Amino acid sequence: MSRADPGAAAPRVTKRRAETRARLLAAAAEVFAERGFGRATVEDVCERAGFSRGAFYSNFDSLDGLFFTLYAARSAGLVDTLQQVVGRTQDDPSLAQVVDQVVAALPISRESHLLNLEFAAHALRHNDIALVLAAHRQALREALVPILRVGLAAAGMHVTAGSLDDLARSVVAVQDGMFLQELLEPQDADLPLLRRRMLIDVLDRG
Amino acid sequence: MSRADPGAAAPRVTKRRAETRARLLAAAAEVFAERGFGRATVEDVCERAGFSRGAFYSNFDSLDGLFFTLYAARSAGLVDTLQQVVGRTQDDPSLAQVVDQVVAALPISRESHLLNLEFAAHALRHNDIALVLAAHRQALREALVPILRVGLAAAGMHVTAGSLDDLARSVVAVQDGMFLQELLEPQDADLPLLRRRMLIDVLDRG
DNA sequence: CGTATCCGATACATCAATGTATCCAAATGT
DNA sequence: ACATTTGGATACATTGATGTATCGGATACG
Repeated sequence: MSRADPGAAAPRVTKRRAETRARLLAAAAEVFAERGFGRATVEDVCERAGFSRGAFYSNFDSLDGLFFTLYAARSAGLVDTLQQVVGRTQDDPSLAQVVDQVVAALPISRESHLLNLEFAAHALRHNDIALVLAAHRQALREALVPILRVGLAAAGMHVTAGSLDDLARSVVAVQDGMFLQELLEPQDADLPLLRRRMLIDVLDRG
Repeated sequence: MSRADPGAAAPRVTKRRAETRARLLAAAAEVFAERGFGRATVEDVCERAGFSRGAFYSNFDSLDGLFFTLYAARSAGLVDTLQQVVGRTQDDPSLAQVVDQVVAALPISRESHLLNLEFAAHALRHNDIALVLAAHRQALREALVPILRVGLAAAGMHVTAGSLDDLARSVVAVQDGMFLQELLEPQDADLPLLRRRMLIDVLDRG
């Protein structure tokens, strides 16, 4: 965990390098969402980022590696966001308030959901990546648990530790399932409300 | 709806042709699931089916067209299956029995879910296809409604027509969301049970 | 049978994407 | 300010996939 022997393999990350990495990552998110990971090319990403392929191969070794890095970053950011929510939670919220806070905090955009779909599909056909994705999702559930605990305690409910994880699983499932429907039928304004109702029901039942 | 003027543009579908079409479709399902639609090539499909590319281009005009056809067929088959379930439903089932029957009837395999992911992602970036997918999903919900009606009536519950569609939406959302988790964590044997519990809860609440 | 038609195979030309090897510019430190 | 190192651009060779045009064998039909 320590940075022993600083002269050995210290990557010497310069500022310039970090910025082009960031721009490449941002461009990749857009391109993957637009074209799908499978159809995205190295040049698509470079063009979008305003670099040449040389820059890419200097920073990453494959599109797969880039995708992996990108998703890890997004996933960590999501967990961070959730952990900040639990701090902002007021003392005695209702279930509905907890749900609304969580939903409001999550920056679930069309792009992010597309990336999720792509990465899930990718993971489902590469076992090693499936393990990583499962770990990400577990971290997300663990970030969710304290929030749920607050909400349920306020509602006077007691749940065991085990069922809290199940509850987090249910919440994630509803989010995933309903958000897909919302993306497919963006004209149906009632779907977000249905999602909210389902979330509240799930917690209430838990 | 009629086949007027049989001599005009009758495609003259021969038996041989129909069989190679079928084999190509079956091969495509496997390949799309394994490699992802974006990475699948015409030759992948042909090789798997035991044909050359000539056969493909004689039967379809693009991979997109093939995918479209494939998904339409699968979707129709699913609706059929559901409609047969409602016939087999016993007179006075419990909610749990209805849920189990529906779940047992649906042939949700790893492959089918991968195809669903792929097609959903595809639809999300092609508006015209999104419309078609939305229509398929609506048909599926409409096939689900009579089954739900039976189950809820048996449990002495009354629901309005509007909320029945919402209920079908919820069921589909739970299926989608939970099944993804099951695929990602196949070692967790409790997930199917959680899914079942969620489905029953959703109906019970409805 | 023989003939016409249909269907799939083969060969080919084209295009797109990859990864690497080399070169030039910009940053860093003394 | 100069030398060194680092980062990205350019050019190139290679590979893979596409779609088409043509050919040969099978199948239906008289």
